Amino acid sequence: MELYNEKELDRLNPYQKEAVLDESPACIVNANVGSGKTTVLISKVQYLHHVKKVNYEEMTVLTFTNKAADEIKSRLLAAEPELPVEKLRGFGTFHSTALYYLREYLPVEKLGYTRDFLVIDPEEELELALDLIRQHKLKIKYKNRLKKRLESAMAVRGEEKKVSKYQDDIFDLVRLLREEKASQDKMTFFDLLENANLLLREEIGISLSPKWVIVDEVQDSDSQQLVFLDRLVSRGANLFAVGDPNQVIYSWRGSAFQIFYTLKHKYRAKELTLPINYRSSSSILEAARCFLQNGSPLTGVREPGNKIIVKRQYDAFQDACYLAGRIKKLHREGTPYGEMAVFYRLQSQSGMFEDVFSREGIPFEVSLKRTVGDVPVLRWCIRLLRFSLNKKDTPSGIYVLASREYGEGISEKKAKEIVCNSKPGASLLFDKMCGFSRICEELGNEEALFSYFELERYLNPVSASYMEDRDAVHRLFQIMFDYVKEQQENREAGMRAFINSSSLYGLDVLREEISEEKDSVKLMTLHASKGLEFSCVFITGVNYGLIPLKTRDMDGEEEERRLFFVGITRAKDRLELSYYTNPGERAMPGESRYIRMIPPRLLEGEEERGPAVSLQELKRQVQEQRTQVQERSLQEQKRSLQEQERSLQEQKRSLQEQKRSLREQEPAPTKRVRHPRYGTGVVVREDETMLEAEFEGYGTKEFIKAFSELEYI
DNA sequence: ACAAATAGCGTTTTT
DNA sequence: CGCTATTTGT
Repeated sequence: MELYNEKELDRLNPYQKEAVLDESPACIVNANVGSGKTTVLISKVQYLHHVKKVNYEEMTVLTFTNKAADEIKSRLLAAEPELPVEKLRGFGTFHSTALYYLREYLPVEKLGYTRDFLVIDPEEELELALDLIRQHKLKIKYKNRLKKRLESAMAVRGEEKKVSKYQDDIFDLVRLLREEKASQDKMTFFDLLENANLLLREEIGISLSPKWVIVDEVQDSDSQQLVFLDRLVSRGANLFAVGDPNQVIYSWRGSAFQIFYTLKHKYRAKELTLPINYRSSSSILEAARCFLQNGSPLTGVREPGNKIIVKRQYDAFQDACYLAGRIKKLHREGTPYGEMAVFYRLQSQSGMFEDVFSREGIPFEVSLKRTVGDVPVLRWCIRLLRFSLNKKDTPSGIYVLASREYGEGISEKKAKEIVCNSKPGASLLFDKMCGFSRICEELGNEEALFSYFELERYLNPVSASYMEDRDAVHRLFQIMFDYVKEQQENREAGMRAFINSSSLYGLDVLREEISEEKDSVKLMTLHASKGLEFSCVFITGVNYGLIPLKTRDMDGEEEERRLFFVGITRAKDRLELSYYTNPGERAMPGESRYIRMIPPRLLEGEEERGPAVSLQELKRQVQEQRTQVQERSLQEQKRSLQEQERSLQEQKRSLQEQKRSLREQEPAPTKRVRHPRYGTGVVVREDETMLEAEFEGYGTKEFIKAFSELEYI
C-alpha cells in the first residue's frame, strides 16, 4: 500500500520515522515524555502490515493497562475501519494476551487445568489459602500479612531451597495452593503469566510464534513480564519496545530497574531516541527538565506560553477554595472543565477538593477504580455464575449458599456439606446451579436467567438495597448477554469468557452515573495522571513531606522526583503549583524544594494574593509564617554549617581572589516597588517573607510580602 | 497470662 | 524514626 508510505510517514518527524523504518531484529525506543510514543507504535504496526506484509495475527502488542490497549486498537480501527477486530486478538495487556495464549494455544492440561479455567481475583486466592491452612493445619507465621508473604514465596523460583526464613510451612502452602487452584480450574493474574511462561518454555510443537512483539511503556515491566517477552523473542519474534526511563514510578510494585540497559544487552537491541516534546509550552518543559535524571535530550517545539504559577495557601481548604475560583475563571475564559486537572500525592487528599468543588458547583470526577468485587451483590452473582459454570469451584458454591445478605443464608457448615457431598434436594439454589449447564443454551434472554435462579427471592427482597441490587444484577446480566452474543462460541463458553474478561478488565456496570458529566475537572493522584494530558494542571500540596513524600531511601527519593516530573509534564498550557503554610502532621510547612528547583524566571511573581481572610486568620497565618521562618532559618543554619565545613579549604584558597572580585563587583541592582498609599519606594532589605522599603516622605516601612499590596516595578 | 522482643511498615496501584 | 501486630520467652 504505497499510500501508507506517503501519507503516514510524512507526518512523522525524522526521529519517529527512523524508529518506524528500523530493520533491527530488536529495537528499543527511548521515548521522551510527550514525544509521540503511541503514534510511533501504531505507525510501526501499520508499516509492518502494509509495507512489510506482516499479518496482524502475527503481531503481539503488549501494554500494561487496558486503557492503553484500547487506545491502540481503536486508533488502528479508526485508520482502517474494514479491519476485523478478531485479527487484533494478540493486542492487549500482558495478562489478557497470556489468557488468550493459554486458552487457544498452550497445553494447560499439563499443569492440571482444563481449557475452561476461570480467572479469579487475589482476594479469592487468599480465602483459598486460609482454607488450606485450616484443612492441613499448616503453621504459618504473620498470617495478617499472608498476602504479601505468599507473593514473595511464589516469586521464589529455585526448586531446591524451600525453607522459610520463619521456619514455617509457607512453601508447602504455596505448593498446596497451586495444586488446589489447578484442581478447581482457577488462575489468578499472577498464574496467567506464570503458567504461560512455564508452557512457552517447552519446545513442543505449539503453533504459536508471533513474528513481532511490540511493547508499550516497557519501563514498567516486572520480572514476570520480562520472562514472557523473552519466551516470545526466543521463539523467533522481533522485538520493538517503547518506553521512558524518566517515567519509572512503579518500581515499588516490582518494575525492573535499568530495563533499557538490560534489554539492550540481552538482545543487542538498537537504541533510538524520540527527543521532541509536542505537548507542553516551553516554560513548562524547561521546568520539567530540572527533574530529569540523566541529561535526556528533551526538546520542545512550542512557544514559552504562560508562566508557572506558585501559590502559597494556608492549608488544603484554602487551596481548594482558591482553585474553585480559579477553575471557574478559566472556564469562563474558555477552557473546558475537562481540560483541567488537580493532582495530589495521596488518595486521602481528594476529599477536601470533592467537598469544596461540590459546594461550588464545579463538575468533577475522581479517578477511582471500582470492580465487580466492590459491589457485594455483583460479587455474589459472579460467584453464583462461576459455580454454575464450574462445579469444581466448591468455595464459590459455599459462598453463594452461606452468604449473609443473599442466597439461602444457611450456615457455612451446612453449605459445605451440601456442596462437597453434592446433596440434591437440600437446597433449591444449589440444585439450580448444578442444573445450569443443561438449560443454559435454552435461556432466551437475561430475564430468563434472572427468573431461572429465582433471584427475586434470593436477592433478599426485604433489604434496603433490594431495588438497587436488582437493577445492578439486571445490568450485569444484560452486559453479559450482549457480550456472549458478540462471541461466536456457545452460550456457556461465552459466559466463561465474560467472567474472565470481567476479572481482567473490570465492568462498566456502575460507570453510567459517573460518566454522565463528561466535561468535568479530573481529580487524581500523581500516579494516576501518567499517560494523560490536560491544558491546565494544578498540583496541590507541593510541601516537603508530601511532594516529595518522606521516603526511606535514596531510590524512593529518586522515584518521587520522577513522579513530580510525570505530574508537571501532563500540562500543555498552564501549570499551577501550590503549597500550604499549615499542612497536616505529615508534611512540613512551606514550599517543597522541588519548587525551589524551578528557575525563578519561569515563575509568575507571587504578588497575587489568595482569597480574603479574616483578621484572626491573618494573625494565625503571620504566626505560622514566623515559626516557618524560624524553622527554615534553623535548617538553613544547619545546611550552611555543613557547607562551610566542606568548602573551608576552597575558601581559603580563593580568599584573595574573592576579595579582588568583590571590589570589582557591581552593587546589587536597586529594586523598586509601588504601594497604593506610599507611592514608589526603594527596597532596602528583603528575604523570603519580609520586605523593607524606603518611601519618599514616609520613611522606611516593613511589609509581610504575602499580604502587602506591593508591586515590583 | 503477661512482658519482652521482633518484624515490618509508612504512600503510590495495575492485572 | 516510631508505631503496631505478632511472636517468643518466662
